[in-house]
Amino acid sequence: MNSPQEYQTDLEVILEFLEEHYRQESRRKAIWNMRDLCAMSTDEVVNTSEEKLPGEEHFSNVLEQEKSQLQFSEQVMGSLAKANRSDSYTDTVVDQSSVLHDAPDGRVLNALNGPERPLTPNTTPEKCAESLPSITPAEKGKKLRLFHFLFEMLEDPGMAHCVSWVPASAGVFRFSARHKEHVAELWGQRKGNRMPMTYQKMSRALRNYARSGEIIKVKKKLTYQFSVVTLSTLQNQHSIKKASK
DNA sequence: ATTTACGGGATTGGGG
DNA sequence: ACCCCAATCCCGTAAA
Repeated sequence: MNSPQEYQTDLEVILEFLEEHYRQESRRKAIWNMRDLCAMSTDEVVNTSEEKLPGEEHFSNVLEQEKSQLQFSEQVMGSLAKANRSDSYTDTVVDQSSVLHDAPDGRVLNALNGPERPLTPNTTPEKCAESLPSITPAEKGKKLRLFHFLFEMLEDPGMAHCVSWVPASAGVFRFSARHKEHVAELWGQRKGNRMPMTYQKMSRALRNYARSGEIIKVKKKLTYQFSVVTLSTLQNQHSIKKASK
């Protein structure tokens, strides 16, 4: 399945995606900011006063987020390479040991830092794709799973005020205390549930991922973490999907 | 003391 | 019939 050739092309595809992604991020920022402004006028002040835990990560600063996403992408690249090399990379088998673990002090270890690799500084951004990538849910047949949905949300800058990646921690994401319920609602709608989904129930489903190790809970409030394998798979699907558009 | 998040057992239900 | 995954319910605990 993962012959060296395929692996190579996969990587190339991903590289392309990452470059494209970065470009699109810049482009989307405009839209994003607009939405933020809307939210501020109707809802409440977003991204400024929200959950500013003293000394803790400040939630979604636009620039920082963008930076961290790129950083994060690089890390994923590294882990992807590792995962492929060790051939432990399938979309069903989950290796519990590949889950990133928390350090005793509660900070998340960044196990992906090992293969530090700059993101192809040789490639120049010139062939910019024009369409914004809307991630389509379950691709052909496969049932949409909760973590797919969450990943989708996380990749959507417009949702950054509800869920977002935790800067500088690969695969770690965090719900907004204010808007976590909104994510749940969307999830419920997506599934076509009769009863409205709540964060309480969604997080229960999320906790079930601990068994398989697909997502684990980190000790910080409202934050969870994808396993390396899950993340790689998602990123991979994501990029392939985009590349084929 | 109160509220909010977390954890998880148990059960149900849809879908493969 | 069986399993997987998610939804629900619900109760206890931890933490802020």
